[in-house]
Amino acid sequence: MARRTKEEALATRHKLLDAAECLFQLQGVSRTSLQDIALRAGATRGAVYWHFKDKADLFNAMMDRVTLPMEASFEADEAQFHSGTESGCSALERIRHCTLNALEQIMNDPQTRRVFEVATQKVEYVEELQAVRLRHLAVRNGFLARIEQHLTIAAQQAGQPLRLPASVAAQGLHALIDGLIQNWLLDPLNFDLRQVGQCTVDAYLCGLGLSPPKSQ
Amino acid sequence: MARRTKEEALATRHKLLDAAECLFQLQGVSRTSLQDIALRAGATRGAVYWHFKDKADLFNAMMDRVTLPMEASFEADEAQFHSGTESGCSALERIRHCTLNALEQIMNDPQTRRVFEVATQKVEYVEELQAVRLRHLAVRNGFLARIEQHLTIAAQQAGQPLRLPASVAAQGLHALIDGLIQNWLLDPLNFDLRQVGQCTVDAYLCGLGLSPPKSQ
DNA sequence: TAGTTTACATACATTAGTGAATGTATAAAT
DNA sequence: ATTTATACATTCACTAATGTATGTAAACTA
Repeated sequence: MARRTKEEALATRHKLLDAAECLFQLQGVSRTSLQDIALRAGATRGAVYWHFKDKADLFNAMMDRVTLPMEASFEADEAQFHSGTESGCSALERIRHCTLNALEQIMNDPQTRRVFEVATQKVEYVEELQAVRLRHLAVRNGFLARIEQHLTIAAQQAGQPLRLPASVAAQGLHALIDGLIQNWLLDPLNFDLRQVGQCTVDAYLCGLGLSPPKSQ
Repeated sequence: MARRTKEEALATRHKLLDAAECLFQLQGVSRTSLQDIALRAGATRGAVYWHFKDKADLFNAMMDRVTLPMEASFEADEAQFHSGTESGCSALERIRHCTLNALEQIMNDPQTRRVFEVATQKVEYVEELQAVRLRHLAVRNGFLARIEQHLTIAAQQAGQPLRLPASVAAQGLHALIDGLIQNWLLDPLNFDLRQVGQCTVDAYLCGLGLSPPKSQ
C-alpha cells in the first residue's frame, strides 16, 4: 500500500491506540490479538508492528496517552502554587480541589474512564508489563509526597497539629480516593462519585483535625 | 493410571488449586496454561479436566476456597452479635475489630494474600469470569449494608448523629479499607498495613462524628 | 529526478493452547 | 466375585496468535 504522510501515520497510530482501548475494555488485554486491534483500526498487523514493538509496548503507549497529560496538569498546578503568589487559596482547599478534579475527569472524560477501567480490571500485571507497575508506583509515591506536604501546610495554616503523622495521613487519603475510584469503576451506578467523594474526603480530613470549609 | 480413593482425589484437587494459585500469582491467569498447572501439581491435563470444566471454573473454585470461609466467619460474627447478649462491646468496637481482623488475615495468611493478589492484579475480569465480578459485587453490597447498619447503631450509642448519611459514610469506610489493601498488595514494604489501617480508619470514624476509643 | 526511506500490507513459519476422544487400572458398589 | 463407575493419563485434531521476512508504492531528500 501507498506510503502515508507523517500526519497520516500519526493518525493511524492514534487509531490503533483508540481501537486498543476499546477492545481492551471489552475483551481484556490478553484476549485481544494484535489482529483484532489492526482490524478495528482499519489496518493490518503490519501497521501495529511498525508503530509498536509488541503488545506491551502498545499498552504502555496507551497508558501514556492519558497519564502523561494528567501528570503534566498536576505539575502545572504545583508550579502555580509555588510561584510566590499564594493567591488566597489554602492548602486544604487545594487538596480538595485537586482530588475533586481527578474524580470529575474520571467521571466525565470517556477516554480517561476507559483507560482506568482497563488498567484496574482488564489487565494482568506480569513481568512484561512491569514497567507499568513501576511507573504506577512512582506516580503514587509522588502523589503521596505531595499530599503529605500539603497536609502539613494545611495543619500549620489551621493552627492545630494533625492527629496523625503526615505520611500516615497521606496514605489514608490516597487509599480513600483510590478505593472510591476502584469501587465506582466496578459499578458506576452504585453511587455518585462526586458526591460521595466530596463528603467522605471531607470527613476524613476533618478526622485528621482539619475542619472543613463551609463552601457548598 | 490407577484409580485413586476419594480422599486421594480430593487431595489432587487441592494440589491443582494450590498450583494454580502460585502460578497465577507468578505469571498471571491468562498466561498460565492448564498444562502448567497440572505439571506443577504432579498431574496431567486430564486431571484438571476431570475436576474442573475449564480454567474459569478452576479460578472460581480457587476463589471460593478462601472467600467462602471468610464470608462464613463474618456471618458467624454477625450471628453472635444478634444473639441477644450484647456482651459489652459497642458497635464502634465491632467495626474496628472486624476491619482490623480482615487486614491481619491478609497480612498473615499466605494463601489469602496470594489469592487477593491474583484477584486484584493478575486476572482480567471479562465475560467468562463475570460470575466472579457479580459475586464480588454481591459480597461488597453485603459489607456495605452491614457497615451502614453498625455505623447507625454506633451513632446512637454515642448519642450524636453521623455527620454524613450512613450509606455514604459506609461507602467511604469500605473504599478506605479497600484502597489500603490494594495499595499494600501493590507494594507491601511501602507501609505497615496494620498500623496505617488502624490510624486512618480511626481518623475517618472520628471525622464521621464517632470519637475513637482510648485503647492502645 | 533519481535514490532513499517510510509506512505500511502480505505471506510464512512456528508455537502453544484447547477441548474432546479414548484408554485403563482400580476403588467401590452389589 | 463381578460389575460399574471413577480418577485420571494419553493422544489427536484444531485453532489462533506471534514474530519475522519480504514486498511495495508513495513521500521525502539531495
